[in-house]
Amino acid sequence: MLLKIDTADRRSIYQQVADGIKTLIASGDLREGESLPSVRQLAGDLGVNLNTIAAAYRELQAEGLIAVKHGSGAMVNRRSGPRPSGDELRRPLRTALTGLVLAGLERAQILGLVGDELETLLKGVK
Amino acid sequence: MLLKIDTADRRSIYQQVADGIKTLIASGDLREGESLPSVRQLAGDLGVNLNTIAAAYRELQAEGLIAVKHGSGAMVNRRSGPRPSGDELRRPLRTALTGLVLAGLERAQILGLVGDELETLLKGVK
Amino acid sequence: MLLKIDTADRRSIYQQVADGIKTLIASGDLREGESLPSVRQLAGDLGVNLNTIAAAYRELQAEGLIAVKHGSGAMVNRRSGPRPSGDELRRPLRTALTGLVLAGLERAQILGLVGDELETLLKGVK
Amino acid sequence: MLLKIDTADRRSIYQQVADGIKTLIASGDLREGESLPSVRQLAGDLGVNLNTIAAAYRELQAEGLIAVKHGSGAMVNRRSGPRPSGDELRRPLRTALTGLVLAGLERAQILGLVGDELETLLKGVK
DNA sequence: GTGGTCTAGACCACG
DNA sequence: GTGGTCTAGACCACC
Repeated sequence: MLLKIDTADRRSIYQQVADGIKTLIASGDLREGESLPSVRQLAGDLGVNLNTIAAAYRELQAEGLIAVKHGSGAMVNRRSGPRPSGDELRRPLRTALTGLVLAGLERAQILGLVGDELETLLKGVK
Repeated sequence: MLLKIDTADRRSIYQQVADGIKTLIASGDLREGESLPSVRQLAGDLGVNLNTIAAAYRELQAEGLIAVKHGSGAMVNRRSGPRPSGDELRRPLRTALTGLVLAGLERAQILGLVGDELETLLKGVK
Repeated sequence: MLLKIDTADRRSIYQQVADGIKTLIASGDLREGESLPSVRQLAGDLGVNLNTIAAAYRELQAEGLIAVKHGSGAMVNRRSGPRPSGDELRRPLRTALTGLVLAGLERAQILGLVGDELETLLKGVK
Repeated sequence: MLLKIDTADRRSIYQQVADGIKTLIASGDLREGESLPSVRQLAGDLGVNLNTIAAAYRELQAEGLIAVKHGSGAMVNRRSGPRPSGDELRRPLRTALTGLVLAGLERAQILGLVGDELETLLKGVK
């Protein structure tokens, strides 16, 4: 698992973990049916408490991205779950773009950054 | 001020206010030197606690986007302030794009959305 | 709050609390817009840990039955949220009825019990 | 055995098996004296672990619904066993009905559902 | 005041 | 082995 905790990140630890795994799923680094590390192992690897990882897995499960089975671990489960609304999708994008504009980036630079990140995410897609 | 509090929004109220003002500044709806409403007035308009607005202004000030003067209110102050690092800029973008990919949007749809939001933000720029 | 923890109940504590509150909402004992006790107070009243109550509130929030606002408490929010599927509704009913049949109750007794519980739940409805 | 494991079912696997067998007994599909499949065979049929089926049989035995004899399998044994208390019978019913009410079903619809399920269970009874 | 997160560590339930 | 629950207590974020 290529995850790292960044203490400078304002997000909570469990949220960083959940977001990181979402990105791995979106990019295809974690494929449907693939197993996630056990709560205990990931907690050990990242140096955080077991409950913190459990909270991250719980969020992913609630969003339908993974299936957690008592006694047998968690598996990627790309599928339905409640679909976020249009607003919920647009809001983070607007916030991210606002940050880029305020940082002084030009339109072209922003589009470059977006393309860059998007390629990374979609690299697994032909 | 064209701000609204959305109780369905998962962000905290102060964060909604701060983000909303950032977007207004980025889009040019609030120009450099322009005055912001007083904490009291904005709190009254939005029906929220004084401290909540004060917290939003504090964040904007810490980011160098507004200048708060005792007794004379706050003014937009685009420029200066600590520049966010590359990571801090990329992170929200990556998270937003991850959400769009997981929602099942195609590359073209995502680029469309980005262009859309970006035009709105940069509408004031020639 | 008319909740009690039953140590003989096989459900987890947080589940008993969540289910209990659901019943109070269904029966109208807790009305839309009404405030729930604070996590700390309910934890104290029931003699359990704060985190246990927080877990119950988190479940209710995920089901859209309450709105939890950081800093200002939780409110009943009868509304949408993801609707359970037909199976998810029928299963508990089938399990409950199976238990009644195996306990030796006759059809009439079972229907009496059902009517009884249903009246209690719908007592607030004209 | 007409049992199926549903991975979407939030109950544990052993509980699905135990509940399923209880329903078969209540409905008369499994009659007193009839033999249950061996732990090995049922585990193989359902594609689950031996221990999982063993746990289900253990629960049924504890409730006096089956008699397990060393080496000769398990037999349905309707009757005897500790009678569940009134609370233990009412609780699942109340929880099930609460779910139906919160799902927005009307009294008549609920009674229809109950009647429906009850007929299925009691179909073998004259 | 409110809820949210995190830790440490225990014990239970499931497969 | 796996995940789930619970406790005790700390500290932070929000209103």
